[in-house]
Amino acid sequence: MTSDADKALDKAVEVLRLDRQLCFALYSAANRVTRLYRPLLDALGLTYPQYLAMLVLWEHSPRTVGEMGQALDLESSTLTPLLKRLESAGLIARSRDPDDERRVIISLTDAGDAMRDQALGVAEQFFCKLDTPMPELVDLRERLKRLAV
Amino acid sequence: MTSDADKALDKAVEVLRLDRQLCFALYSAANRVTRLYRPLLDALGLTYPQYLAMLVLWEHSPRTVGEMGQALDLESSTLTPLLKRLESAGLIARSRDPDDERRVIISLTDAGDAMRDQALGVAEQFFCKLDTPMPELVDLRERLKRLAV
DNA sequence: AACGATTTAATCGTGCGCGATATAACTTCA
DNA sequence: TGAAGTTATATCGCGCACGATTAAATCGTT
Repeated sequence: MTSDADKALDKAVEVLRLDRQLCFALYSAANRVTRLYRPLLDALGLTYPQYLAMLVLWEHSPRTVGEMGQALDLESSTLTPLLKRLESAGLIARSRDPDDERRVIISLTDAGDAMRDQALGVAEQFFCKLDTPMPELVDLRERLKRLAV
Repeated sequence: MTSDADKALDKAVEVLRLDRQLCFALYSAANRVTRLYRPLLDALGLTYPQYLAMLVLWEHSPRTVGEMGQALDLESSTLTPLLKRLESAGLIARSRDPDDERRVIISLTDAGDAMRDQALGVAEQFFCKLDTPMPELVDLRERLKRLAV
């Protein structure tokens, strides 16, 4: 005979199993992907979030800090120090918008612009490392975009 | 007429678009989920990675630091300080294994064990917040597990 | 028994990611 | 015009996440 308390415990054990948690699958996959990128980005002297910030600028430069924060879904408290590091690496320039002195405009330097070609190589090498068919990756990407928006 | 250099540039622009990057979709979704959990976990006084560590222990306790690292795919340099914080919160105990003094055994305290019931509530509230059908979540979870293993 | 190799955890430094807060610039509207 | 409210970025503190290194315990081989 099984008590109600035992049944509740069994339920908790089942529901809370790590391999049942979407949150852990997501957390863990994100960590793994960061680790996979690391050796590729080391060659460019970039961290993973710095690479994402550069992607935003390669798409369109110049952009304000706020626009970059919207694109990357990050706070200024994250972005400001990151951008300062990209600045001291010589990849971007930071300047106040003359039309609105509150805004800071981020623009690619020549060195930052030139890095785009190497980034293309990184993207290709990453795809090879994943060793997963493109349609599966596209499907996963679109499912992730829909999650918790 | 379009030069080869222009074509190469067009390719780079297309391939490197942020919305085409699986890595960004993953990074961004992971950040969003962490933000979604934060208010729920604040009620328990846990951070998101601490919650994951507790999931491991609720599944089976006691466990060594190494076993937890394998389950969570984390280095001791991440886990050791996190576990010390859980210890000072009174949720776990740390002791050396008498059979092998290199190992540190992590076990739930009564308070840590008691928190399991509240965690069940957190998991349910998170599911509600996501507002996504369970089969879609299960599918996404399994695809994430297969990624970059 | 002894010594080199391996295993286990801890420590340290760097770079996020964010909430809370601060500061300066702009806007509004009385 | 000028005081109050809003907006854009910066600063600070905390907790990860990891590579590199260290220290101690154990194992293996002779």
